[in-house]
Amino acid sequence: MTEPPDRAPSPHPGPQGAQVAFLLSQLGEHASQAFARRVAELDLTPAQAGLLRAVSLAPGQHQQELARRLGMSPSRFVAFIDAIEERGLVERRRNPKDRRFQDLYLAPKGEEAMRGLAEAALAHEEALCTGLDPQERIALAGLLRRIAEAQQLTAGVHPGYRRLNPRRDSV
Amino acid sequence: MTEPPDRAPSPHPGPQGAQVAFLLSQLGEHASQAFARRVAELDLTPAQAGLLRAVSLAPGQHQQELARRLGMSPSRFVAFIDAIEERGLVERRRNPKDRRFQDLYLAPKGEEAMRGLAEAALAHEEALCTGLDPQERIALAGLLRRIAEAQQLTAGVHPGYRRLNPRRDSV
DNA sequence: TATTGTTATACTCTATAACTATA
DNA sequence: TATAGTTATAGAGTATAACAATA
Repeated sequence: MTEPPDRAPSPHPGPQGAQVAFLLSQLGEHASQAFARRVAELDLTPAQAGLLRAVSLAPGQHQQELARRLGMSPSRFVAFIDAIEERGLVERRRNPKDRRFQDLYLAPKGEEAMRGLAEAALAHEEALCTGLDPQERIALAGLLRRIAEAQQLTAGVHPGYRRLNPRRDSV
Repeated sequence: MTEPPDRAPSPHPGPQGAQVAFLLSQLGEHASQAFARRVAELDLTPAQAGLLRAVSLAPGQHQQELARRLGMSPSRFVAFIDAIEERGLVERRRNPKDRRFQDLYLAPKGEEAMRGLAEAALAHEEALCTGLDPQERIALAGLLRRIAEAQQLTAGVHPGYRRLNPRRDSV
Protein backbone atom coordinates (compact mmCIF):
# COMPACT_ATOMS: atom_id res chain seq x y z
CA MET A 1 0.00 0.00 0.00
CA THR A 2 1.97 2.98 -1.17
CA GLU A 3 -0.12 5.85 -0.05
CA PRO A 4 -0.36 8.29 -2.93
CA PRO A 5 0.59 11.88 -2.02
CA ASP A 6 -2.90 13.23 -1.80
CA ARG A 7 -3.96 16.65 -2.88
CA ALA A 8 -0.55 18.08 -3.55
CA PRO A 9 -0.92 21.75 -4.34
CA SER A 10 -0.18 23.06 -7.77
CA PRO A 11 2.88 25.12 -8.49
CA HIS A 12 0.59 27.32 -10.52
CA PRO A 13 -1.51 29.43 -8.23
CA GLY A 14 -4.19 29.82 -10.87
CA PRO A 15 -7.55 30.44 -9.31
CA GLN A 16 -10.11 30.47 -12.09
CA GLY A 17 -8.66 31.49 -15.42
CA ALA A 18 -5.41 29.55 -15.44
CA GLN A 19 -6.43 26.06 -16.47
CA VAL A 20 -4.78 24.99 -19.68
CA ALA A 21 -1.27 25.79 -18.48
CA PHE A 22 -1.65 23.78 -15.33
CA LEU A 23 -3.36 20.86 -17.03
CA LEU A 24 -0.60 20.71 -19.62
CA SER A 25 2.07 20.76 -16.96
CA GLN A 26 0.30 18.14 -14.88
CA LEU A 27 -0.57 15.81 -17.74
CA GLY A 28 2.83 16.24 -19.34
CA GLU A 29 4.58 15.13 -16.20
CA HIS A 30 2.17 12.25 -15.86
CA ALA A 31 2.74 11.17 -19.46
CA SER A 32 6.51 11.37 -19.05
CA GLN A 33 6.42 9.27 -15.92
CA ALA A 34 4.13 6.71 -17.50
CA PHE A 35 6.43 6.45 -20.49
CA ALA A 36 9.44 6.11 -18.21
CA ARG A 37 7.77 3.19 -16.47
CA ARG A 38 7.10 1.56 -19.82
CA VAL A 39 10.65 1.80 -21.12
CA ALA A 40 11.88 0.69 -17.71
CA GLU A 41 10.31 -2.67 -18.50
CA LEU A 42 12.76 -2.83 -21.40
CA ASP A 43 15.56 -1.89 -18.98
CA LEU A 44 15.87 1.51 -20.61
CA THR A 45 15.67 5.07 -19.37
CA PRO A 46 13.86 7.71 -21.44
CA ALA A 47 17.20 9.26 -22.33
CA GLN A 48 18.51 5.91 -23.56
CA ALA A 49 15.37 5.41 -25.59
CA GLY A 50 15.88 8.84 -27.10
CA LEU A 51 19.45 8.08 -28.01
CA LEU A 52 18.52 4.82 -29.67
CA ARG A 53 15.91 6.62 -31.71
CA ALA A 54 18.34 9.36 -32.70
CA VAL A 55 20.95 6.85 -33.80
CA SER A 56 18.31 4.83 -35.58
CA LEU A 57 17.07 7.85 -37.52
CA ALA A 58 20.55 9.01 -38.50
CA PRO A 59 23.26 6.38 -38.08
CA GLY A 60 26.87 7.46 -38.09
CA GLN A 61 26.57 10.70 -36.17
CA HIS A 62 29.51 11.38 -33.93
CA GLN A 63 29.29 11.78 -30.18
CA GLN A 64 29.33 15.53 -29.70
CA GLU A 65 26.74 15.94 -32.40
CA LEU A 66 24.43 13.56 -30.54
CA ALA A 67 25.31 15.00 -27.16
CA ARG A 68 24.24 18.43 -28.32
CA ARG A 69 20.96 17.10 -29.67
CA LEU A 70 20.18 15.36 -26.41
CA GLY A 71 21.15 18.49 -24.53
CA MET A 72 23.88 16.94 -22.46
CA SER A 73 27.53 17.82 -22.09
CA PRO A 74 30.13 15.82 -24.04
CA SER A 75 31.75 14.69 -20.80
CA ARG A 76 28.55 13.22 -19.41
CA PHE A 77 27.81 11.68 -22.75
CA VAL A 78 30.84 9.41 -22.48
CA ALA A 79 29.63 7.42 -19.48
CA PHE A 80 26.13 7.54 -20.89
CA ILE A 81 27.26 5.82 -24.09
CA ASP A 82 29.63 3.51 -22.23
CA ALA A 83 26.69 1.83 -20.53
CA ILE A 84 24.69 1.56 -23.74
CA GLU A 85 27.61 0.16 -25.67
CA GLU A 86 28.42 -2.40 -22.97
CA ARG A 87 24.90 -3.70 -23.32
CA GLY A 88 25.49 -4.19 -27.01
CA LEU A 89 22.85 -1.71 -28.14
CA VAL A 90 25.10 0.69 -30.04
CA GLU A 91 28.56 0.51 -31.49
CA ARG A 92 31.34 3.12 -31.56
CA ARG A 93 33.43 3.27 -34.71
CA ARG A 94 36.36 5.59 -35.28
CA ASN A 95 35.73 7.68 -38.33
CA PRO A 96 38.43 6.65 -40.83
CA LYS A 97 38.50 10.07 -42.49
CA ASP A 98 39.04 11.88 -39.21
CA ARG A 99 40.06 9.60 -36.40
CA ARG A 100 39.05 12.09 -33.73
CA PHE A 101 35.38 11.27 -34.29
CA GLN A 102 33.58 8.33 -32.74
CA ASP A 103 30.60 7.56 -34.95
CA LEU A 104 27.66 5.72 -33.43
CA TYR A 105 25.73 2.91 -35.07
CA LEU A 106 22.87 0.75 -33.93
CA ALA A 107 23.92 -2.82 -33.06
CA PRO A 108 21.59 -5.77 -33.71
CA LYS A 109 20.43 -5.70 -30.12
CA GLY A 110 19.70 -2.03 -30.60
CA GLU A 111 17.46 -2.77 -33.59
CA GLU A 112 15.62 -5.24 -31.42
CA ALA A 113 15.23 -2.65 -28.68
CA MET A 114 13.82 -0.21 -31.23
CA ARG A 115 11.07 -2.65 -32.09
CA GLY A 116 10.21 -2.98 -28.43
CA LEU A 117 10.16 0.78 -28.08
CA ALA A 118 7.81 1.24 -31.01
CA GLU A 119 5.44 -1.22 -29.40
CA ALA A 120 5.70 0.54 -26.05
CA ALA A 121 5.00 3.91 -27.64
CA LEU A 122 1.82 2.67 -29.24
CA ALA A 123 0.60 1.09 -26.02
CA HIS A 124 1.49 4.27 -24.17
CA GLU A 125 -0.50 6.42 -26.57
CA GLU A 126 -3.48 4.14 -26.34
CA ALA A 127 -3.42 4.00 -22.54
CA LEU A 128 -3.12 7.76 -22.26
CA CYS A 129 -5.99 8.47 -24.64
CA THR A 130 -8.38 6.05 -23.03
CA GLY A 131 -11.74 7.72 -22.79
CA LEU A 132 -11.38 9.82 -25.92
CA ASP A 133 -12.86 8.66 -29.20
CA PRO A 134 -10.84 8.88 -32.43
CA GLN A 135 -12.35 12.22 -33.43
CA GLU A 136 -11.54 13.76 -30.08
CA ARG A 137 -7.99 12.49 -30.22
CA ILE A 138 -7.48 14.15 -33.58
CA ALA A 139 -9.02 17.38 -32.34
CA LEU A 140 -6.82 17.32 -29.26
CA ALA A 141 -3.67 16.61 -31.25
CA GLY A 142 -4.55 19.51 -33.54
CA LEU A 143 -4.99 21.99 -30.71
CA LEU A 144 -1.78 20.84 -29.04
CA ARG A 145 0.13 21.18 -32.29
CA ARG A 146 -1.21 24.72 -32.69
CA ILE A 147 0.16 25.62 -29.28
CA ALA A 148 3.47 23.94 -30.03
CA GLU A 149 3.77 26.00 -33.20
CA ALA A 150 2.82 29.23 -31.48
CA GLN A 151 5.45 28.49 -28.83
CA GLN A 152 7.96 27.79 -31.58
CA LEU A 153 8.73 24.31 -30.36
CA THR A 154 10.50 22.27 -32.98
CA ALA A 155 8.45 19.24 -33.96
CA GLY A 156 9.78 16.15 -32.25
CA VAL A 157 12.05 18.05 -29.91
CA HIS A 158 11.64 17.17 -26.28
CA PRO A 159 13.31 19.47 -23.75
CA GLY A 160 13.36 17.00 -20.89
CA TYR A 161 16.48 15.02 -21.62
CA ARG A 162 19.24 16.31 -19.46
CA ARG A 163 17.96 14.14 -16.68
CA LEU A 164 19.48 10.71 -17.05
CA ASN A 165 17.62 8.84 -14.35
CA PRO A 166 13.88 9.24 -14.36
CA ARG A 167 12.20 9.96 -11.08
CA ARG A 168 10.53 6.97 -9.59
CA ASP A 169 7.18 8.11 -8.41
CA SER A 170 4.58 6.39 -6.31
CA VAL A 171 1.69 7.96 -8.18
CA MET B 1 24.19 33.71 -28.25
CA THR B 2 23.11 30.59 -26.44
CA GLU B 3 22.69 28.18 -29.25
CA PRO B 4 19.44 26.30 -28.68
CA PRO B 5 19.76 22.51 -28.80
CA ASP B 6 18.34 21.95 -32.23
CA ARG B 7 16.36 18.93 -33.28
CA ALA B 8 16.68 16.94 -30.11
CA PRO B 9 15.08 13.56 -30.66
CA SER B 10 11.99 12.56 -28.76
CA PRO B 11 12.09 10.00 -26.00
CA HIS B 12 8.94 8.61 -27.53
CA PRO B 13 9.73 6.67 -30.66
CA GLY B 14 6.24 7.21 -31.95
CA PRO B 15 6.19 7.10 -35.72
CA GLN B 16 2.69 7.90 -36.87
CA GLY B 17 0.05 6.99 -34.29
CA ALA B 18 1.68 8.22 -31.13
CA GLN B 19 1.03 11.94 -31.16
CA VAL B 20 -0.99 13.06 -28.19
CA ALA B 21 1.31 11.41 -25.66
CA PHE B 22 4.40 13.05 -27.05
CA LEU B 23 2.79 16.44 -27.49
CA LEU B 24 1.56 16.36 -23.91
CA SER B 25 4.98 15.45 -22.62
CA GLN B 26 6.68 18.07 -24.76
CA LEU B 27 4.23 20.88 -24.03
CA GLY B 28 4.03 19.98 -20.37
CA GLU B 29 7.76 20.31 -19.97
CA HIS B 30 7.69 23.55 -21.91
CA ALA B 31 4.89 24.94 -19.75
CA SER B 32 6.69 23.95 -16.57
CA GLN B 33 9.90 25.61 -17.69
CA ALA B 34 8.08 28.75 -18.76
CA PHE B 35 6.35 28.95 -15.40
CA ALA B 36 9.65 28.37 -13.61
CA ARG B 37 11.14 31.33 -15.46
CA ARG B 38 8.19 33.48 -14.45
CA VAL B 39 8.37 32.70 -10.76
CA ALA B 40 12.15 33.09 -10.92
CA GLU B 41 11.49 36.77 -11.57
CA LEU B 42 9.88 36.81 -8.14
CA ASP B 43 12.96 35.03 -6.74
CA LEU B 44 10.94 31.87 -6.21
CA THR B 45 11.25 28.30 -7.38
CA PRO B 46 8.16 26.36 -8.47
CA ALA B 47 8.36 24.30 -5.30
CA GLN B 48 8.45 27.44 -3.18
CA ALA B 49 5.49 28.83 -5.08
CA GLY B 50 3.65 25.58 -4.43
CA LEU B 51 4.38 25.72 -0.76
CA LEU B 52 3.18 29.30 -0.46
CA ARG B 53 -0.05 28.35 -2.17
CA ALA B 54 -0.52 25.30 0.05
CA VAL B 55 0.00 27.36 3.20
CA SER B 56 -2.23 30.08 1.83
CA LEU B 57 -5.05 27.63 1.14
CA ALA B 58 -4.79 25.94 4.52
CA PRO B 59 -2.84 27.90 7.13
CA GLY B 60 -1.64 26.11 10.22
CA GLN B 61 -0.69 22.79 8.72
CA HIS B 62 2.34 21.24 10.32
CA GLN B 63 5.52 20.41 8.49
CA GLN B 64 5.23 16.70 7.84
CA GLU B 65 1.71 17.17 6.60
CA LEU B 66 2.93 19.71 4.05
CA ALA B 67 6.04 17.69 3.22
CA ARG B 68 3.88 14.72 2.31
CA ARG B 69 1.65 16.86 0.09
CA LEU B 70 4.63 18.28 -1.72
CA GLY B 71 6.07 14.81 -2.06
CA MET B 72 9.31 15.49 -0.28
CA SER B 73 10.90 13.85 2.73
CA PRO B 74 10.58 15.52 6.14
CA SER B 75 14.35 15.88 6.36
CA ARG B 76 14.63 17.79 3.10
CA PHE B 77 11.64 19.86 4.06
CA VAL B 78 13.53 21.41 6.96
CA ALA B 79 16.13 23.21 4.88
CA PHE B 80 13.47 23.99 2.31
CA ILE B 81 11.39 25.85 4.91
CA ASP B 82 14.47 27.38 6.56
CA ALA B 83 15.17 29.38 3.41
CA ILE B 84 11.56 30.46 3.01
CA GLU B 85 11.26 31.47 6.64
CA GLU B 86 14.51 33.44 6.56
CA ARG B 87 13.08 35.47 3.71
CA GLY B 88 10.11 36.29 5.85
CA LEU B 89 7.56 34.57 3.63
CA VAL B 90 6.24 32.02 6.13
CA GLU B 91 6.34 31.68 9.87
CA ARG B 92 6.86 28.60 12.06
CA ARG B 93 4.80 28.43 15.23
CA ARG B 94 4.97 25.64 17.80
CA ASN B 95 1.56 24.12 18.25
CA PRO B 96 0.59 24.91 21.86
CA LYS B 97 -1.55 21.77 22.17
CA ASP B 98 1.25 19.50 21.07
CA ARG B 99 4.62 21.16 21.08
CA ARG B 100 6.11 18.59 18.71
CA PHE B 101 4.34 20.20 15.78
CA GLN B 102 5.59 23.21 13.88
CA ASP B 103 2.61 24.86 12.24
CA LEU B 104 3.19 27.05 9.21
CA TYR B 105 1.54 30.37 8.52
CA LEU B 106 1.88 32.92 5.77
CA ALA B 107 3.77 36.05 6.80
CA PRO B 108 2.87 39.48 5.36
CA LYS B 109 5.63 39.17 2.81
CA GLY B 110 4.16 35.81 1.85
CA GLU B 111 0.77 37.39 1.20
CA GLU B 112 2.49 39.88 -1.03
CA ALA B 113 4.27 37.08 -2.88
CA MET B 114 0.94 35.32 -3.41
CA ARG B 115 -0.42 38.38 -5.19
CA GLY B 116 2.61 38.38 -7.46
CA LEU B 117 2.14 34.68 -8.14
CA ALA B 118 -1.49 35.11 -9.08
CA GLU B 119 -0.48 37.74 -11.58
CA ALA B 120 2.27 35.54 -12.96
CA ALA B 121 -0.10 32.61 -13.37
CA LEU B 122 -2.53 34.67 -15.40
CA ALA B 123 0.19 36.03 -17.65
CA HIS B 124 1.56 32.50 -18.02
CA GLU B 125 -1.80 31.11 -19.08
CA GLU B 126 -2.30 33.91 -21.56
CA ALA B 127 1.16 33.53 -23.09
CA LEU B 128 0.78 29.79 -23.42
CA CYS B 129 -2.62 29.96 -25.09
CA THR B 130 -1.61 32.59 -27.59
CA GLY B 131 -3.04 31.59 -30.93
CA LEU B 132 -6.14 29.90 -29.57
CA ASP B 133 -9.42 31.75 -29.38
CA PRO B 134 -11.58 31.53 -26.24
CA GLN B 135 -13.73 28.73 -27.61
CA GLU B 136 -10.73 26.65 -28.49
CA ARG B 137 -9.21 27.18 -25.07
CA ILE B 138 -12.37 25.91 -23.43
CA ALA B 139 -12.50 22.91 -25.74
CA LEU B 140 -8.86 22.13 -25.04
CA ALA B 141 -9.28 22.45 -21.29
CA GLY B 142 -12.26 20.12 -21.52
CA LEU B 143 -10.37 17.43 -23.40
CA LEU B 144 -7.41 17.69 -21.06
CA ARG B 145 -9.65 17.39 -18.04
CA ARG B 146 -11.25 14.28 -19.52
CA ILE B 147 -7.83 12.69 -19.83
CA ALA B 148 -6.86 13.74 -16.33
CA GLU B 149 -9.99 12.09 -15.01
CA ALA B 150 -9.46 8.92 -17.00
CA GLN B 151 -5.92 8.78 -15.65
CA GLN B 152 -7.28 9.30 -12.15
CA LEU B 153 -5.18 12.37 -11.50
CA THR B 154 -6.47 14.35 -8.56
CA ALA B 155 -7.55 17.81 -9.63
CA GLY B 156 -4.90 20.35 -8.75
CA VAL B 157 -2.27 17.75 -7.92
CA HIS B 158 1.02 18.25 -9.69
CA PRO B 159 3.48 15.36 -9.53
CA GLY B 160 6.57 17.38 -10.35
CA TYR B 161 7.52 18.79 -7.00
CA ARG B 162 10.32 16.73 -5.60
CA ARG B 163 12.76 18.74 -7.63
CA LEU B 164 13.71 21.79 -5.62
CA ASN B 165 15.80 23.60 -8.17
CA PRO B 166 14.23 23.99 -11.56
CA ARG B 167 16.35 23.22 -14.54
CA ARG B 168 17.57 26.31 -16.23
CA ASP B 169 17.14 25.70 -19.89
CA SER B 170 18.36 27.64 -22.89
CA VAL B 171 15.27 26.88 -24.92
C1' DT C 1 46.73 25.84 -32.78
C1' DA C 2 42.06 23.79 -32.70
C1' DT C 3 38.92 20.05 -31.88
C1' DT C 4 37.09 15.20 -30.24
C1' DG C 5 36.80 12.31 -26.85
C1' DT C 6 38.06 11.29 -22.27
C1' DT C 7 39.19 11.64 -17.42
C1' DA C 8 39.50 14.07 -12.95
C1' DT C 9 37.89 17.22 -9.68
C1' DA C 10 34.80 19.65 -7.02
C1' DC C 11 30.19 20.70 -6.07
C1' DT C 12 25.16 20.02 -5.52
C1' DC C 13 21.30 17.35 -4.57
C1' DT C 14 19.21 13.55 -2.40
C1' DA C 15 18.29 9.52 0.65
C1' DT C 16 18.92 7.31 4.84
C1' DA C 17 19.75 6.93 9.25
C1' DA C 18 20.70 8.78 13.77
C1' DC C 19 19.44 12.12 17.37
C1' DT C 20 16.27 15.55 20.46
C1' DA C 21 12.23 16.95 22.39
C1' DT C 22 7.89 16.20 23.27
C1' DA C 23 4.00 13.13 24.10
C1' DT D 1 7.27 3.52 23.39
C1' DA D 2 6.02 6.48 19.56
C1' DT D 3 6.10 10.63 16.80
C1' DA D 4 7.68 15.57 14.82
C1' DG D 5 11.38 17.87 13.81
C1' DT D 6 16.22 18.20 13.05
C1' DT D 7 20.94 17.04 11.99
C1' DA D 8 24.68 14.15 10.04
C1' DT D 9 26.56 11.13 6.87
C1' DA D 10 27.10 8.89 2.72
C1' DG D 11 25.92 8.37 -1.94
C1' DA D 12 24.40 9.75 -6.57
C1' DG D 13 24.30 13.22 -10.21
C1' DT D 14 26.22 17.16 -12.43
C1' DA D 15 29.32 20.84 -14.13
C1' DT D 16 33.74 22.39 -15.04
C1' DA D 17 38.20 22.08 -16.13
C1' DA D 18 42.19 19.59 -17.43
C1' DC D 19 44.31 16.03 -20.53
C1' DA D 20 45.67 12.97 -24.72
C1' DA D 21 45.02 11.98 -29.53
C1' DT D 22 44.32 13.68 -33.96
C1' DA D 23 43.98 17.13 -37.36
